[in-house]
Amino acid sequence: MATNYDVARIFLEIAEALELSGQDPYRVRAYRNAARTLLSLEEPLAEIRRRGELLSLPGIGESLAAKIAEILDSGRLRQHDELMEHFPPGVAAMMHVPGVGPRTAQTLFRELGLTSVEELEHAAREGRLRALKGFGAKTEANILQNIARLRTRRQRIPLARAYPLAQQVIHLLRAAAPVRDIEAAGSLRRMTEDVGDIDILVTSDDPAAVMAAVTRLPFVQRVLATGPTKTSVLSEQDVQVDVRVVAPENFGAALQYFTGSKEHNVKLRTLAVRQGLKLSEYGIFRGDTRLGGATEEEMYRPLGILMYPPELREDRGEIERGLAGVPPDFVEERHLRGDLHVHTNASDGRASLRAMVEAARERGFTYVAISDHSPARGNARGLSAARLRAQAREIRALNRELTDITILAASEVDIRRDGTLDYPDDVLAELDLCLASVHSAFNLSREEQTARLLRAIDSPFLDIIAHPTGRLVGTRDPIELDMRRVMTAAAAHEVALEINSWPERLDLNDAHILLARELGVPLVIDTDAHAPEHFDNLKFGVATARRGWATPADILNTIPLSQLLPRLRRNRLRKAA
DNA sequence: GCCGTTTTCGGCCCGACTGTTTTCAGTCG
Repeated sequence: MATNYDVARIFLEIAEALELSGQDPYRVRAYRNAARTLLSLEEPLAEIRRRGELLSLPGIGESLAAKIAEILDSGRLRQHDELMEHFPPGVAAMMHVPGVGPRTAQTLFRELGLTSVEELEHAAREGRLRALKGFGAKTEANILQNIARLRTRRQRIPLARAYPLAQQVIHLLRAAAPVRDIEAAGSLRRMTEDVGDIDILVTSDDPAAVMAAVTRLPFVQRVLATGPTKTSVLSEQDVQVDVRVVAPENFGAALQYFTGSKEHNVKLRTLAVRQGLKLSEYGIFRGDTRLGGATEEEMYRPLGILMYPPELREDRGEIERGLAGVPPDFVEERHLRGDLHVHTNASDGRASLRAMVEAARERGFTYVAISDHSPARGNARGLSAARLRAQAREIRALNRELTDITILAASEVDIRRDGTLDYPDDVLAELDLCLASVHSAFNLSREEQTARLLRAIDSPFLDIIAHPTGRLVGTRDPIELDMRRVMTAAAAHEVALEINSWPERLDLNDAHILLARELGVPLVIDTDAHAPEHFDNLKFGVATARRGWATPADILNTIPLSQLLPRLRRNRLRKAA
């Protein structure tokens, strides 16, 4: 049976082939929109079809519904087969080379018979491209360079790398040029887990000086383009950085526009057109009258739409809610009263108990759970039961000394391969709070891994599952899980799932958080700090929670300790009984 | 190919930069 992904891939290939054949771009877009819908579905298409609800999916009409049915029934689509005969997959692949779009790929295919990136590279090396109309030596050289770049570059840059680089650019430009406002836009501002490039917006009295300064940034490997308002450079680590200078009165318009997402903007502009308004990066207009654009709010207000924060702008319903006048009410850093996952140098942390608690206190937290590793984490100096008890005594002593923060004696206990926890129950019973997580056997089957977590959730002592999928963005895949089953069990047992703030983890991710809220699973946002400065990572966890539409009420550690402790105790008693 | 509190037909977001053009097409975001 064809999966949702299979159907989406066929639609995407059709879109590319139609683009190559010079078809109506809106028809092309219809296939891409449909693919996007399919990729976001929770449920198999076959189920939706069985219920006769294909037509209720956004972007699916009579024609595409019939094509989905054909693919589900036969595993293929005649239209797709025919298109692939006319345009071999390699021809579409040439469009992945930057600077080669559908028209160029079509010309290369028709005039030179090129059917793959390899053949394109060969032809460029032999100087055969410049014979074509509209091609020159420079185009040829660019294509070669871009093919080389395509081969070496990492497809997406994890937020963990992109965010610090963007901050660096901002600091360096402030120092090197007369910059007034400067802000990162793009997917970085929306805090997606990885980004394609870095977009920086600037206002300045001397745009030319800013553009020049960008080309001279210390990490610039190559200047890709530079004009009076936009400069694109490639960093040494192959990250593209785009810097745009805009007039101060347009800053809000540009920020809104370049923050996106593309889908959010398309919908917004479509609504604007219906109201006789026009949006661009230069403002919002009725005819020739400019209604605003200095701030982002000015871009939404004339449309009668409440502005939602950048993390929400993914066209997941935020525009409709803003239009209906429902104000945004999402979790912010200031709502968090405590951190429930913190390490010390007793296991693999870098700082002492006292130093970590002090850092948490300075941050404004009124409680903090110290959760070092259990014995199974030998390489992280996991605590024996005796050391864990000694730490608990140390915590009680410190609690008598400190007045404005309370320390919880906790542990991040390993979930063993079989789903049992890495301390005996009598030890777990002594803890104020118990987190558990998977640090081993990442490649069990979906069934085994699901059973493993379900068994852990059954433990009467478990309060929180930390970084539930174990994924590392761009490095390690999440463990295979039937997330819906795990979450249903977690909701039933009132076990919370963590949103881990490490930018490499962001685990749960936004899609899981949306599902957790739907299923009524309690959530916590933790830093998993291993050093005092790691509390700064909280912003990534909070942003991810917002991407999952989490409100303060969804997040357990927004409540005061006086409410949290009884809840933990009650839960433990209920589960033991 | 989709879609509708302007429309069941005629819309579907818009501007900057590049290269090769002597006025603009193609690509990108």
